[in-house]
Amino acid sequence: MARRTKAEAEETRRGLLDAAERIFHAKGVATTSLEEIAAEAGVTRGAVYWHFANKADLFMALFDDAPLIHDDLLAPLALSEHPDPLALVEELAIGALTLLAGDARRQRIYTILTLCEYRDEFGVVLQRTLETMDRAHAQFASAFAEADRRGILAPSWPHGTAAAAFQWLLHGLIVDWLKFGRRFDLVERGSSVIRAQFQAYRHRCVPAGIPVLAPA
Amino acid sequence: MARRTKAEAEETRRGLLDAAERIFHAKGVATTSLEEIAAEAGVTRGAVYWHFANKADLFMALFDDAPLIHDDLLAPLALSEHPDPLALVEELAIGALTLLAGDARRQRIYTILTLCEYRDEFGVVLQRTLETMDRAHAQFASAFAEADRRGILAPSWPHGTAAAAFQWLLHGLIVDWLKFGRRFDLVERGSSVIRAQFQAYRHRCVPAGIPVLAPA
DNA sequence: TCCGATACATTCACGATTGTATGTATTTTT
DNA sequence: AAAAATACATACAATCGTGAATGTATCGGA
Repeated sequence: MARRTKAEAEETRRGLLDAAERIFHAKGVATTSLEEIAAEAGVTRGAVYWHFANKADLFMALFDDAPLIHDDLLAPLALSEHPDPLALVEELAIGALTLLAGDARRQRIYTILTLCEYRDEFGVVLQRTLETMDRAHAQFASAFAEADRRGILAPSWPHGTAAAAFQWLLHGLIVDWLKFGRRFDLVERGSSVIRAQFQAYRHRCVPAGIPVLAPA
Repeated sequence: MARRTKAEAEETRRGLLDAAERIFHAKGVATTSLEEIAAEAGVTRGAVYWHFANKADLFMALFDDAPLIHDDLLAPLALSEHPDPLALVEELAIGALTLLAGDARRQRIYTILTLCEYRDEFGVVLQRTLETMDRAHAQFASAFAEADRRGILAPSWPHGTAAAAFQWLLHGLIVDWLKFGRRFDLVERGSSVIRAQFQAYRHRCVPAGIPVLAPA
């Protein structure tokens, strides 16, 4: 083989990233060799070492332009000025689940991200994940704080606590779904739990059988 | 070296398991060689291959008698006949967090279990994890169902939904804590979120500012 | 059109691990 | 007390993956 066009070179680079994504997801990052990735992409290891320094570099390049779940959630949240922040976050969360459920690439990326062993050079990705999570938490906490100011959030939920509960719930749900082979309907089960959770966040909850406003 | 007593042999076996636990936790399962484990235990690879068939066998033996979080939670739940199942689960969850926070071995085991790549021969552990999670869910769901029958659970929480939310919340919390280097106080933050969550599960929640029983 | 840079393929040298085979000093058994 | 099994250590062969070095056909620019 010989030199290709810049466009063709970019194709093989993309092909390598796609191949890595599929194989990393199928059999784990640690056990995959660059030879396998090259073969899956229809090239040799020479191409891999041309485009990437090594496996860690290829691994990190995977996430440079990959769609992350928290970004799906946070981008609309940041700019929006909704009258009911709780309803907004609720809808955004369900939207993110729907998006994830229908996008195999997002599923693979997020599975690799949450299920691989972050050590040594790979630790950079862990660091970036942590920063994303922290940004997400700040955003959520601010939304819940705004809901609190507007009297929508139940008094039993400090906004930081509510945000943490929401984030852990969402993450636990997604990890469960991805890790154990998507054995339940993500959108259906996820939605029902999220709906119930946000109903619990609101403070217009009424004890059953007892009239709120007894006749004077 | 030569043959040791049965008791001494059992000691070296334990030593190998302990060494593997520490090194797996420190630098990941995939990147650790049997040589490193043997060295950490003060023996050679010969001892490793005498006691275990290979790395996968050693890996699985790690979890055969290891303390799992769900077992900490479930064992007391199964036999107990508490008048308030919600309070019981709440206390057990906080107790499990406290136990985990004070037990480095549990932390290592659970970190390895949740952060390693389950592939090939290691998949058996994933399968067993899944079964444990399912058993846990059944137990929780039954406790929430009992709470529902006794009128303790809020009507907005179907017991299956409540159980799922609790489990995902708890798992998300623990994974966050372990994965990102225990950067917050597990018991303190975890307790406050769990307390708030269980307060939301109960249906004796009252809208603020409105008297429940207005004077007739 | 010619030349240097590019985009790979091919080859090679090396270390790291693995599994096994063998050696051997004890321990246990008989 | 001799024999057999045990609990390792040591030595060895074979594989696998990496990284770098080298080859080379083509592309883009002067």
